Amino acid sequence: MPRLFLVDSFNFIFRAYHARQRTGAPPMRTSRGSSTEAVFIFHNMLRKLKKQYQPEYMSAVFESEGPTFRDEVFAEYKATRTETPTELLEQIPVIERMLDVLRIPVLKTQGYEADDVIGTVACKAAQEGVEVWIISSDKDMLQLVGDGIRMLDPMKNDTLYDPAKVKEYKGVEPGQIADLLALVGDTSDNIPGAPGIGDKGAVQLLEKFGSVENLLDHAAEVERKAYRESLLNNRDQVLLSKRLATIHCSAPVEFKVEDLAVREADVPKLAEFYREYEFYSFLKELDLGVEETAPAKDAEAEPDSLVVYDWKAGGAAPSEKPVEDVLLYAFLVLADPSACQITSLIARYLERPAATEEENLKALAARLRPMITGGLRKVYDEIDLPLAPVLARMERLGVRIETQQLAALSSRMDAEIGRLTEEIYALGGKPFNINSPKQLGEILFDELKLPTQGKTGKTKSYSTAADVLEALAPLHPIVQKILDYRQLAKLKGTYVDALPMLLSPEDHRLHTTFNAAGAATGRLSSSNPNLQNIPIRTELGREIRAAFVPEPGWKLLVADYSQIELRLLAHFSEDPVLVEAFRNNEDIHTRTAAEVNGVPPLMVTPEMRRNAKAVNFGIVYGQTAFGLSSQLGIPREEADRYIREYFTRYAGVKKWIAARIEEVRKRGYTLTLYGRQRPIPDIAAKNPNARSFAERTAVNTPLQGTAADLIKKAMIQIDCELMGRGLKSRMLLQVHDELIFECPPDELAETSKLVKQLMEGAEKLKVPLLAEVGHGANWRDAK
DNA sequence: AGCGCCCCGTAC
DNA sequence: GACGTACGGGGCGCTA
Repeated sequence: MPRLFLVDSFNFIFRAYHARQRTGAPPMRTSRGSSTEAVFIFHNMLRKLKKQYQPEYMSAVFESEGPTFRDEVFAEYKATRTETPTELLEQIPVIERMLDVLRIPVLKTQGYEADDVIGTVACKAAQEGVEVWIISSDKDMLQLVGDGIRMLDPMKNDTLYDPAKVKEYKGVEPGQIADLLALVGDTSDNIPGAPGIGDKGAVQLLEKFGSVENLLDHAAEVERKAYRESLLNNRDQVLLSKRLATIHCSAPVEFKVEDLAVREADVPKLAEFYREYEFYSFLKELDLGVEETAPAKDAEAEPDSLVVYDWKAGGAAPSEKPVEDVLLYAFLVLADPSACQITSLIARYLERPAATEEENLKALAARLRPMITGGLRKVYDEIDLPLAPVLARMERLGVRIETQQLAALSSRMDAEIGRLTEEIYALGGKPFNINSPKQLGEILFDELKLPTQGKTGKTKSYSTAADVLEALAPLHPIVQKILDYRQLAKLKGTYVDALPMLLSPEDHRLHTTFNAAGAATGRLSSSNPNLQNIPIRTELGREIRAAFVPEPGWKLLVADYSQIELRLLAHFSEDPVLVEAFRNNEDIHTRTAAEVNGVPPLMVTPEMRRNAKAVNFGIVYGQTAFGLSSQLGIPREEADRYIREYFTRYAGVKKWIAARIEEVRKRGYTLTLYGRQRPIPDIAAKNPNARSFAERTAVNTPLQGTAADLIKKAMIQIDCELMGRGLKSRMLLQVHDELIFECPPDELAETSKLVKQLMEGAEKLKVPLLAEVGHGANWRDAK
């Protein structure tokens, strides 16, 4: 079906102009002093629309000068608007000339606003079988969305609205948007609305009564007093508001769809225009288009590559094109997720921001490219860049979850939370907000006089953290109930109730965002929702995990690296005991317990193994005796002895740790196996706390970061292999040392084998890598 | 009302 | 102060 794009021109010209104002950048002018800000931005938007979507028909719609019927019915209509700045006004004729040379037809009608012209043209064209896309970021326009009419919002990442999307966004049908505005009002258009009724209230009222007219007729039945009275007192004002907010589809617009066909620009005139307004970058492109055989201009030319910042917009870029990803460049240089926002990068690396996003990216790429050399270039070329399209595919695929199961879980938890709440109030002597650590602390420590073992922190409130409460549990029955309450409230709020709300309406699956620059070590992070912290440790938590399911009839396949960080520690340190243990595929915690306690492995008790396990974890994180003692609930001296004994038995580890700290002192940064770097400036800090922290980071980052690099390499190969073999199995999630796939049953054996091989073969180390693979009907049972 | 910080808890 | 890397929910105080 052919498409007609109707561009809400002023909407963008205004927004573009003001957005740029807000950045504080100096206004864009030609050398002769004429403002070209709005011209330039509007030009770029039209150009992008044409190029990206290639519509058959297109028109730029404008307001007419002078009053419209809305000004007649309501003198104050749009009265809150400030005068258009002359700087912007003087660009309008330039824009008209630009549209002329671009051969984009303009539509406007005396006495009507652009909204009404767009409404009229859209309705007619849709009736004639043309698919209409309204290009606007004005929410009023959503009322026009319907059969054959959609709205594209370029300011909102090219969101495309159909009726379902409108409903999802605003909570009402497109046909009720004017009703919604009539109730809520609109300060920018000075539409009064019904005072006291906001977005939430209006949606509820419209859900029940359908339209404003029907609502007013039944105003007396409205339950909430404030709403009822507002409606009864402001009947005429609400009706007027609706008239103002309603877009008219019967303006006297003269047009034929054929006249709006997209044509090639008038190139000679366009070149002249570009020259006159000094849009030299576009002028250059135009020239290249004409002289196809033009030789490369200079040997220093940057590679002709597509520069991107993330892989979301417009889907993933094809991997064959040369691609430069500015985010990945910056992250490799800085290794600091918080410093990699595009605005921070512009501030850090550019003298002044360029006019368009595209130019900013090109400039940033030019600045950062020379910094990506040696090991960093290898990491970029072989790991981070090829991973990007893999992550994009995983995000787009999403994962299925069983909402029914979560809903059932939710009501069970609700009942239990209700019971616990009552019991806690009774034991505490009065109702209070259990979620408030402050109020909870007052009840436990002031009212019930329990010993305050967690000291008063910087906010001079008692700690009510779980480990503090665990210790108090034997002293008073309220404490265990609070712990139970906390667990239920946490799991319900964070997962059981939150996840279903994030399901995509399109495919009913859950789509996370994997942030490739999310963790300073090089790990990924996951957000919206975070699928890297789905519970597993408690029975209740595992029930949540069980709600993650494959396609019906398929299986979930889970593969995780066994002890990857300790294996890397063995590889790096070449500690003979550690290396031997892994080469023999021993249980590492049992082996450590045997070493530290000086007993044969067969004599290791469960408690000894538990303690050794804590030490093994602690080593990787740079744990202190203090930390270990509080973790295990043993005296500090004992923890101290344990750690000392560990380093005696694993002297290679001790040496390696010291070498890492020394290395960072010398070079200022730490390195992974593949050459990813992380600057650690605090290694020389005066503050002993900051310095200790830096030292722990210097030890942990090569382990955590190398593990991250390894699984990324495996992911790239697995993705490639699955596609190469034409398998339907697909990789869905990554949780640091674990990959989750969904597989048709007949591919289970092949995919399992392939995944295990590629994970274990990701690198040849001095100890073997081990990946354990399991499958099941859901994520819980796949382990 | 919106923002940012804090506390707390989930994962690896 | 004391164990590395994340994300997110709820409370709460500050600001407008």
